[in-house]
Amino acid sequence: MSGLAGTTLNGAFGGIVDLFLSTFENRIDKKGRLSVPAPFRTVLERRRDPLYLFKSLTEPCLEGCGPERIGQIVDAIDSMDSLSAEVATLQTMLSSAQEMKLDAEGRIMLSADFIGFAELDETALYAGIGRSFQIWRPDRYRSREADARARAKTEGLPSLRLGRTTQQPIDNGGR
Amino acid sequence: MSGLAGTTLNGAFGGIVDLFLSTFENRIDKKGRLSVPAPFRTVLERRRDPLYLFKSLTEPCLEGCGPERIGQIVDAIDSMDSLSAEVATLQTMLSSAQEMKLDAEGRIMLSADFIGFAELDETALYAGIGRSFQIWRPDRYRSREADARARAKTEGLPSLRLGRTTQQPIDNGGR
DNA sequence: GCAAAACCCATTGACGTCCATGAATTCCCA
DNA sequence: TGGGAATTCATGGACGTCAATGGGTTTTGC
Repeated sequence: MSGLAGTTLNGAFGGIVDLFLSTFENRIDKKGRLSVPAPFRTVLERRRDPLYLFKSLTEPCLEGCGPERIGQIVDAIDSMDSLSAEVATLQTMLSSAQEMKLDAEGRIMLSADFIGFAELDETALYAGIGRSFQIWRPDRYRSREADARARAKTEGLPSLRLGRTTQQPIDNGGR
Repeated sequence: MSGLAGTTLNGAFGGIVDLFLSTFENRIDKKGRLSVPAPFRTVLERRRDPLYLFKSLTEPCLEGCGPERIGQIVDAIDSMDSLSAEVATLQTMLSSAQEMKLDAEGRIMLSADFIGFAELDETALYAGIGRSFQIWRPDRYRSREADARARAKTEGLPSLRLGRTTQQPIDNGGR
């Protein structure tokens, strides 16, 4: 496996690998431990990546990703005017980022800061969104999802460009 | 820029090494001693770097880094017009810089000057921001963080060039 | 000789590690 | 095709280790 991530989505056997997909709901025990869904773990293990969590800048949820995204933020900061407000914003992301150590059972320990920020309680919902995933309070996530679908009906879909060579907007009116 | 110059972010085993991340809140005891967070210590020890602290130019906090960042500042000054006001400003960073000695337990002793500048009291908050970190009075830091989040909501996220150079991924978190 | 700093040691509480349980799924074979 | 065995996975608890903290003692500098 070439260590460079993101070059191809398809593994040697045609299946999609390296992507975080689907949703999972797991319990948080009294000590703040939370199992990482097994499919997500295999993605990380296959890439030999540690897991990073940080507080979303725009939504009340946690974001999970591998090292490459963290590195991109660091590099972006270094290339910007270090006095700008944008840099301060990016620094906020880094300051909230933690490398999560999985225990032998594949669990992470959520800090009180993380739990408070996402207002997590008994259970947490993992939402895989491709190259990263999010952790939500379940009811919050569901209402967000409903909002997004409602918005899609009223305001129409955002343009989604699939494939690389031809750009072909999805015809959403046909549904 | 992705990893062109100098150091790479990825170690031999795929994990990010050499980065200061996350936040830690530690107490300052009566003698003025303050523990450096263990993860930060390991970064410095792995590089066999001494720790430097200096007063931030723009904010009421202390900046911590290794020697290479100090060297960058020196180089930047050398390349500028030595009579400019900017140079004088940058020089104040250097003149405030101190090499900090850690005791056997990994603590530093903050000078009265440092404590006064950051208006530190009982506790200090370390904020890792990649290649360096900051030391804040905790409440100050929190209000600044809240500001950054509010800005991100209203003005949107800084444009991050995520993914590899050629591809244009559908961004997850930065919605 | 005094104050401040460096050094040494004790405590404690958090967290990482290890082990046990139970439920659900998959696999295998009759 | 159905039933049972084996495996995987989520969850819970016990325990050991280490980091953070505090206090005491010795050394250094003035």
